[in-house]
Amino acid sequence: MSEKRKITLKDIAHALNISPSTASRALNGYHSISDETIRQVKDYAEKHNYVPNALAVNFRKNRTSLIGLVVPHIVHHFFSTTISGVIETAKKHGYHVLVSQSGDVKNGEVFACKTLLGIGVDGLIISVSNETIEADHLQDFLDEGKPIVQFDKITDQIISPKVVVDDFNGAYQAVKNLIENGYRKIAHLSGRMEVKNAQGRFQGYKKAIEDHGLEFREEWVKGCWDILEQEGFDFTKELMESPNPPDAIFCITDLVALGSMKYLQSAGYDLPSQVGLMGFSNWMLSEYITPNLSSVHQHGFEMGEKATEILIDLIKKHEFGADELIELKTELIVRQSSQKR
Amino acid sequence: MSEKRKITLKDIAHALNISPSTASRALNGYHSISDETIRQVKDYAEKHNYVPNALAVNFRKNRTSLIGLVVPHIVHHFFSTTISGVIETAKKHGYHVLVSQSGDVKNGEVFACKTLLGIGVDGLIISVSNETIEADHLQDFLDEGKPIVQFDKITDQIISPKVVVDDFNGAYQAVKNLIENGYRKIAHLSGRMEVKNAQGRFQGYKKAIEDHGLEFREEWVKGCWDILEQEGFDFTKELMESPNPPDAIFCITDLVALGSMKYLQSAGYDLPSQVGLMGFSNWMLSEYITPNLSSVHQHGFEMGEKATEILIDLIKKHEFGADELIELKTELIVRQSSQKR
DNA sequence: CTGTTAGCGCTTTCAG
DNA sequence: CTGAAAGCGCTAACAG
Repeated sequence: MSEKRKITLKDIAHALNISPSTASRALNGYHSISDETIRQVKDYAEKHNYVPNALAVNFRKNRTSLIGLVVPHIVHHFFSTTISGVIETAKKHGYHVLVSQSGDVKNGEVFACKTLLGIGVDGLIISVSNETIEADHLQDFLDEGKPIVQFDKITDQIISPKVVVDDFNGAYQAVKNLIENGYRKIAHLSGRMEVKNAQGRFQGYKKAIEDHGLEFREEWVKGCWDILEQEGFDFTKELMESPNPPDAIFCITDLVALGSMKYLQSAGYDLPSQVGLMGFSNWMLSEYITPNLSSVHQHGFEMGEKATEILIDLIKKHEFGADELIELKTELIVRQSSQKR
Repeated sequence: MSEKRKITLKDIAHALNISPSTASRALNGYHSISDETIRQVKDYAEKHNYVPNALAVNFRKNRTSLIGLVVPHIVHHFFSTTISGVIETAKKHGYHVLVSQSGDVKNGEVFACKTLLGIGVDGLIISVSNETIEADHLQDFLDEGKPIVQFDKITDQIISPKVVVDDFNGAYQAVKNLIENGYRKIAHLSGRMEVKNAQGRFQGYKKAIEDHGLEFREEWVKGCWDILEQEGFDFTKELMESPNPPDAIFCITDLVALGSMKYLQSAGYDLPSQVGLMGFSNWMLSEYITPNLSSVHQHGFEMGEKATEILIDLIKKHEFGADELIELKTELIVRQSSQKR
């Protein structure tokens, strides 16, 4: 296997009888070089299709133009969407992305971070795992002068900008929609209250209920531990078989809503006339099932985009950024499942 | 923003009164170094948590330990699965992955490849776009001595190993299953015959029909141009309203099968007792809809894994590999939609 | 406007 | 078993 030998700056300089530094300056558009020289160098470079050795440049400048991205899972509609946003935005700014998955466990995350740091990424974008309580592995980046931006699943253990979805408002709008469609007894299948998203969605649900003069009942709120379809099924059964069953259910996630829907249909309830249903996250699924599931769309691509813009800005300014929380607006997608009539 | 200064090989050497080369050799496990020295160096390195400067090492060795991955779309269940397989496998071998998407258009693909080549990846894994007829941008890699492995969507324009799914057998098994479940008049919603996958699935379908002594009818085969849900709906309507309607439909894709299912349900057919349905690709969806859709699973993770193993092997051996086709087995996932009884 | 010099951190001959 | 020295390709003082 034989490779074309690549031409170097030195070769250009030699051929043109100038010094390598002059050639370098000519190519990189310094103003203190005669137009004539610049023309010559550029011509020669073009003709011999000179490509600067990225390795050498990076080594010299001590930067890689690489940014690390760590998510719990790659095979996941929301995260793959954010990954796409990060990659496309990075591309626009001349950066490239190394994607890793933590598997949503601490060890995986630590390993990914250590690796990324070893490679020498210029900065990190991360959505932390459920198990991330302590964050030394993140602090390491800051200690080496590399900024971090967190998104979606965040921890307060380090100081960094954080991009999240406005769960509170998203939930509020979702429940408001159910109310406006005539539902009055709205239950909520929520998640673990330690998780910020679950907390925010619950608060939005509660506020919407109260603002509209409806009754808030503890027993209409069920906490899904693992956010599974089965949990949706089981809790819905529980709710509907209780003495005071709800007439609508707001689910923390589309998957839970699916489980809920399956129970309701299996038990003979008509959707959405008898029971209304609302999901969250607008998983692809929601537009394919029958009846279509109303849901709250979290702009994943824009989230990746935003996080990346902040990070690259910090890298360029050689700063860490404030410990701020940027909340992105959600979008209510009204489909059949929440429209009583 | 202040950074901890990182310790270098020279520092270690200086502290231990040895030369940098000895330190280097000690750390990299050369045998011509006394155990004593090795111990000392390793100890010191550990204590001061020395991390080799990856940039310098790569520069020196003229390799990046980076591999490029180009897929049509990142936000796509099958592709994100393969991406995951590539990343995990690369990790195991000490490589890292730069993921790009072509958007399934030629321009995007060319841009991604040029960028990746510029960064200096050690090799490329690619699933080409629908528009890729000519492949100079891929040849460029080979010309620079960087191996390529293709997967799923492949082109014959360059010589390289190719990892694909065994569409023929997958389709054959799928149709055989329908037959074994008592269906006799099996239609096929296929794709464009220029696309290899569509071709293979069609052939498998036809062979299974013929092998079991069933009748092959041209009018039971419909070509979906864009592989859309709507096409599944429309063609199924056409089929069922024809004078000789089928009693089962094998769809080129789960999405098409979903459209098919929607039409059948809306027209009052009972599934699977009146009409059997079989998809392909085992999209997540298939296990959530009612009735669950039988489908052919393409091991995406294993596909990424296989492609990566081949590539890394080639990189290490400094070879390009033969122009061979590796066909991965599919797996029939039997759910409700294909079980008549 | 341009050349000289030095060096980024590491590995690898070549000599002992 | 170890050290000295050179150099990967590029850029950035510094000096004219």
